[in-house]
Amino acid sequence: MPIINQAQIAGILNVSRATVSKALKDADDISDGMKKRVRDLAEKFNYIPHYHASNLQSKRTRTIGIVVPDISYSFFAFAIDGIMDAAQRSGYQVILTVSREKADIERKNILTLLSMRVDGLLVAVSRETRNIQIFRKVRRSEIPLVFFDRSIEGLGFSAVGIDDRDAARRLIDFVLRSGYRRIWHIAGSSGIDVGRNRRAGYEDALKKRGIRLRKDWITEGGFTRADGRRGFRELHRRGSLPDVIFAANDQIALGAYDAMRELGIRYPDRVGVVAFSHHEYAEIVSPSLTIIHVDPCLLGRKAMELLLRHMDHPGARSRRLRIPAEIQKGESIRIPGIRREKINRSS
Amino acid sequence: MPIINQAQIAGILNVSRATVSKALKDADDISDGMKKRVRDLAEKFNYIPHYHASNLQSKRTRTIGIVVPDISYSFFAFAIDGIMDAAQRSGYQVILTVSREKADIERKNILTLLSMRVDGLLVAVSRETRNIQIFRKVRRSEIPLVFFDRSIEGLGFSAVGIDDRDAARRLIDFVLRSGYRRIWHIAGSSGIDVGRNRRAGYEDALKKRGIRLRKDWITEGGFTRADGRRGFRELHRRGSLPDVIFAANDQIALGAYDAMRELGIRYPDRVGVVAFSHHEYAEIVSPSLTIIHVDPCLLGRKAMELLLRHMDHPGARSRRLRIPAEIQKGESIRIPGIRREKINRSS
DNA sequence: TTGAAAGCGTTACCAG
DNA sequence: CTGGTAACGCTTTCAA
Repeated sequence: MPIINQAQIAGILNVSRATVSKALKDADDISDGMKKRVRDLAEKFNYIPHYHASNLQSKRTRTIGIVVPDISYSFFAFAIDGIMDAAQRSGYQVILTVSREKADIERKNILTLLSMRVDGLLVAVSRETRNIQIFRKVRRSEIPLVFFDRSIEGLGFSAVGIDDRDAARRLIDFVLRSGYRRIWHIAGSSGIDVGRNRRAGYEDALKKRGIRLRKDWITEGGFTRADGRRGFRELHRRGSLPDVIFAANDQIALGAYDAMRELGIRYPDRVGVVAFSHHEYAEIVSPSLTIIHVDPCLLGRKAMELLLRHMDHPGARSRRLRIPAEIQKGESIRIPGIRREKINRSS
Repeated sequence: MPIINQAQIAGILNVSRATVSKALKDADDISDGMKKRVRDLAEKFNYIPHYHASNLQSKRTRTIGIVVPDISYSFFAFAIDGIMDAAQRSGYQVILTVSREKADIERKNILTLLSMRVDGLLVAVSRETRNIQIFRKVRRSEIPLVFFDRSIEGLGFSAVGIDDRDAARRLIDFVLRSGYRRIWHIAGSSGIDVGRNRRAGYEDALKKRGIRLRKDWITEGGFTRADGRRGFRELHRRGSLPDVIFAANDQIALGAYDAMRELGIRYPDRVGVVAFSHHEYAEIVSPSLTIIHVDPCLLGRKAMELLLRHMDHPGARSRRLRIPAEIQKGESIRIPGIRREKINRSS
């Protein structure tokens, strides 16, 4: 038999549905005897409360919705892990949706989540997203939304992201302090904020040290391993080798290594590589790699914590959240990258 | 203002709630004029239908629940990706829960999902799970459940898993056919089915070729990189080097490489390594590694497809699902591993 | 073409 | 202590 409901229990015991409801939730105006009879029967007939029926009254669903471009990007897998962690601790269930980088799927996902009346929304927007109508709709619905990693400015929603520019600046500054001057940058696309910011950080650092920016030290492309290989070969055609390569991410770094192997260039002895990464394998592949480690898990946790604040989650204020108390809706948090201190150039 | 409901729209237009409901879903017994009036107002006031209120009637939620031990195991991240893919195509939303390998969290998660009246459940059980009461409860609730990757036998639920034993047998058979005879096995724990099955496959292959099983060629431990290192060192203490090492997974293989580096043993020239893996990085780290590639994404897709069948999802039968038609509840699917054909021992 | 009423499973309020 | 009734947001059936 399918799942029994309170009315059926009430029928068997010849009491009212109200009594059963109260007995099941241990109200103090129900006799112990009645409570026991109700509970025994509930147990016996495998009663399972109906989550959404209750929520119909309370106007809260204790669920939050997530929209990510793709879960097989390990970055988002880790971020979701962090979100789940914080959500579980606060008693929220998570509804996960994936946009596959398509703006229209993203739109539909958000709409579904709104219609499910999630208590809050955590969104990393797709690369394709241009139309922001759906976000206006969210705004009007008054369901809190926090962007994580990939955000849209100017809509009045908070965002939690990595401070790429600052991290890149610090990384390059470190390289300069270590005595290296010729630093190539294999950038990602500057059409994407991550690429733009990391490049800006690189330029900040050089400027600060009074080193002239050389366009022929920088190449743009995509963020894949193949792009890294292409990038290195292109820079290499232009002239002599650098001291260090700054790769915009770990995939690009791998590609640079590929190119160096092909060209017979010894690394890290001859050329050092530094890169952004969130994944341990970058260091496994090349123990010689210096990385800015960004922690997607932390990012997810922070995003969820900020969302809890926006949802007026009881306890979100009382707990010792490490989110500055003054963060209001529409303001954002930037998480710093963590530099691993080493450059293994033997020369 | 919060989200408006149908009653409010009805109030404004001075019509009944029924009319609004029907107009919104384009019923054919409503005049075009009325439909337009209702829709315009709905649009204007940002009406968003209430998912759960509708579902209250239909007895279907168009949601499925997932329970995984951990999402930061990339294996499960990929599997979830496969599930999401199939779910999205069939119009299901996904509620994701994580047990962190704890039996009691797993129990609570399943209970929550039941109470949410998910239409189906996809579960990879935690390592800790002993008590199967909760699964009896699922059984009684008549909500379909399919185990994926990690399953519990004898409960009458279907399971979708990797055919580890067969894959290991084929891998080792391939190694033997390639002319290598001394094959060490750094096994995981035989307390875990994955470990047991891979070891059994190894033994199957040796037996089939009439090669005597030597206990001192096998060592058990855990599944981590450290375990791999320990395992190699232990086997190494016992005698001369093997031709090839069979590692139960890629982490163990990495550990074996660590040990060899430390001991000054040249690989892959001197010792080849073969391993199970689902992750590309294994081959990145060691282009010399021969792996049995298991595809978690495919596993997830298959699991979802089988669940759809069990849920009598309209279309689950008509579509060309590649699940054998005769799979019934309680029966299982084993997905074969894919062998990458190469062993790069230069000797 | 529209509406009244009952129902989905539960809770809240007030009476008895 | 228990029960009747309305309400949550929506759909469906049947009458008008």
